[in-house]
Amino acid sequence: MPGIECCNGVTMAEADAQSRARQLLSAAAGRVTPARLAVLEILLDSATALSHHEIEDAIERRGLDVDRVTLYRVLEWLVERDLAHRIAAEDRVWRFNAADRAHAGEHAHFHCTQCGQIVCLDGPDSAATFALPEGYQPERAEITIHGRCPRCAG
Amino acid sequence: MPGIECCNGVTMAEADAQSRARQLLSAAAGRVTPARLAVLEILLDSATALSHHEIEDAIERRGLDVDRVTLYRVLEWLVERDLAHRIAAEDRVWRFNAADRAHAGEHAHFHCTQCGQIVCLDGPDSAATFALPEGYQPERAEITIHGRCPRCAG
DNA sequence: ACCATCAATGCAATCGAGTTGCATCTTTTA
DNA sequence: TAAAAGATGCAACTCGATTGCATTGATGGT
Repeated sequence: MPGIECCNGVTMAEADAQSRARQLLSAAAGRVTPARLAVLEILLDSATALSHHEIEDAIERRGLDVDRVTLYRVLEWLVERDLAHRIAAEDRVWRFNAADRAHAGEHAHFHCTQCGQIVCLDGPDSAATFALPEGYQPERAEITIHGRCPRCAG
Repeated sequence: MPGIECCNGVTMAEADAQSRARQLLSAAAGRVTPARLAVLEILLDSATALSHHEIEDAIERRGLDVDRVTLYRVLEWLVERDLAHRIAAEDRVWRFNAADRAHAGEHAHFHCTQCGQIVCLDGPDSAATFALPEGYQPERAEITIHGRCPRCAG
């Protein structure tokens, strides 16, 4: 998608995950470290939400070595600055994706019951109306569709 | 929430739950044990989904002593037999309620962001249509509304 | 370009939810 | 009422995640 402008006045065409990650990091008023760069790049590159282990593996594959704890802290830091998005799945494992995939505000997730993959979906076409009992004040809805992903369904 | 007091310091609601629990258990082709009775009664009595710890506390309050592991196994057993319903919350702690509160099939949950309580809601009035990408095969939707419960909102 | 500062990292220890193996005890049924 | 199937308690363990603390390294000021 050449020429389309993205967040900081740079076009997608000239911004691969690497430079984009660096850019996002320096814009976030934090230090640009190898661990943060690697993690953010990996998240930007992935179409699916990644678990801690999956990110760890991806880091290793890049020949880097980042401590388990550092990874937790990097992810925490990215989430705090809205550069990443954290999803709680039923297996009680956090999963993360780059914030740009987590379409701002309301959006749903798809969870493949076979391979376990989780992807962000565009928001619901229309807000479903829920029968909220008297006095309950809704703030946000969290929606997960469980089913089979294209690869597992095929 | 405590009801009108009955014979031996037990409230009407509790007495109800007691006989109901015993009934459900014997109908479920399993042994009727003190632990199972207590847990099912507690779930039947509660308007909100209870965590393992909350159930443990409730058991203690009844003067019973049930092992941590036994409680896990009782809950697992109840869920297998559809006598209880298990909910995964964002704090990565399972919560349980009696199955009769978990209206069969599709239904949503309300999570109070202040006190942490989780309650079952009636299902969405109509299935919202989601923009599922090509090839994704939905099976069931899981919906949680986050907000404030009547007590915390007031 | 250098250096001092303070945030970021690595390491070890710890937490907490949940699970497993096994010996013992209890409900059931015959 | 006794045997058998099943439930329980205990101890040890798994695993994701967190904390404390000493060390390292990115960055802004000179």
